[in-house]
Amino acid sequence: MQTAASVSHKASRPRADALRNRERIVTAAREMFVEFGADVPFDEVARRAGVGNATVYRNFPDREALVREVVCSVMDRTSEAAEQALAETGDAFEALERFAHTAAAERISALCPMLSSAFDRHHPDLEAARVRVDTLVARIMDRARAAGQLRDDVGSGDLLVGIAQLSRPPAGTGCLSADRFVHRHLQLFLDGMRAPAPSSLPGAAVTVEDLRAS
Amino acid sequence: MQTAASVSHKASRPRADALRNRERIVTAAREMFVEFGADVPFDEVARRAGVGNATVYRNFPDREALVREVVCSVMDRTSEAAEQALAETGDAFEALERFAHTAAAERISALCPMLSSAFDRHHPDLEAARVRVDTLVARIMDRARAAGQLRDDVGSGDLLVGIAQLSRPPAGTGCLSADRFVHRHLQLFLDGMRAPAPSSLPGAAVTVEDLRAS
DNA sequence: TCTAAACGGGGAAACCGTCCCCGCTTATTT
DNA sequence: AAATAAGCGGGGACGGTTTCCCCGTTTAGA
Repeated sequence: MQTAASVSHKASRPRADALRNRERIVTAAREMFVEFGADVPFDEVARRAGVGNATVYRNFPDREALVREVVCSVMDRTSEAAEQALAETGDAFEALERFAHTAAAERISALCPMLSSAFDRHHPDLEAARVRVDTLVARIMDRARAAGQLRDDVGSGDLLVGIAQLSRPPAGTGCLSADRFVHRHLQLFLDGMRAPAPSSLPGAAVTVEDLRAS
Repeated sequence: MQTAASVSHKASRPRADALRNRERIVTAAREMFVEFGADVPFDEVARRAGVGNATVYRNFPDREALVREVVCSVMDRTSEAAEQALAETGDAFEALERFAHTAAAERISALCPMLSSAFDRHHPDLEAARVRVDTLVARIMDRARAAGQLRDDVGSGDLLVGIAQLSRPPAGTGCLSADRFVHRHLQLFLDGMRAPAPSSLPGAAVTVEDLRAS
């Protein structure tokens, strides 16, 4: 980090405040997608982000672009949480639990729109992020399974969908009060994943790949 | 059932097809509330129900009336499922499981709007239905608990919210394909409720009563 | 200090949900 | 089977909301 000239080419670099604003918009959109669904008015997103509405329209040509950026951002955060969990050297199942609770708090449910029909699930950015998440989560689960702590018949998709569904706010407006319940129910779900399995599950283990099938 | 005059007073009885239509509207609305939330256009509900939009407006003066009827209807169905489960004389936990899977299939998540802020949670009809569900579900759970099969730290609210959240379609349009996953994940959740508890849950057991608190 | 990129608020235009009106259908009665 | 009135359904106007552009002003970067 030099005093100046730390960045090579300045021609294509956007202004610093522009980047900051873009980030604030994505954050606001992520929160609002989770609470109100993927069709919140742009003006509302702008208001929560503390910017003018024009700034939103300037950064994102259409709704899909914003949604995609939000989904990618959430997947990246999830991947980071997964990497952190993998770095933990202690109990394998405990690492899995830590990851799950962190992902729930990170509002992973914002990536539900990914399953929506009116959404290009094959965009390169998404594919890359998806593979990354899937791989990391599968690694965490494999480790717990190898330790004999995780049942055999569950896949990364089962875990991620469970987290997403259980961490969604019920439906009404800003019902964040449920956050107190979320971790209870997620913990129950995780306990159900422990080995030995007391029941057999219908269907086969689900991967993230399976989720994007129609 | 006599040939005629089987009903005492004919003055206030609506026509048979009117009743049938009303029922079809409630059914359609239930499905659509689950899929798209409680603010689907009335015209869409009418279309799915196979009736004209005027019929919807004639039967339900405002949206709240329709929502209330749907919620009550779902709670009644849930109560029926609970009574049926209680009648089963076999394994107590198996009865609990049967109830849960039935409730999920009955689209119990349609009663999410009950938690919405813009909804009169203190309407007499709702109170009655709520108490009935809560009592029956608690009875099922108590029985399983008495048999040493259900952990101590879960309440009827935990079960109902878990079912509701896990059985909700992710978000997109008519994503009923997820139904194949629902019962997997619900089963995992149920397995997590088995005794002995492998973990301790944050917070306290939740009743249905707790849910209507802001 | 200078310049151009970025910002923000206001407002027009398009879209969508609500709800009424009226000619037609059909369940029910005698 | 005919009479009768309750119920039905589609079209369309109204009102509210969202989208998106325009342009005067601000501010980062050199």
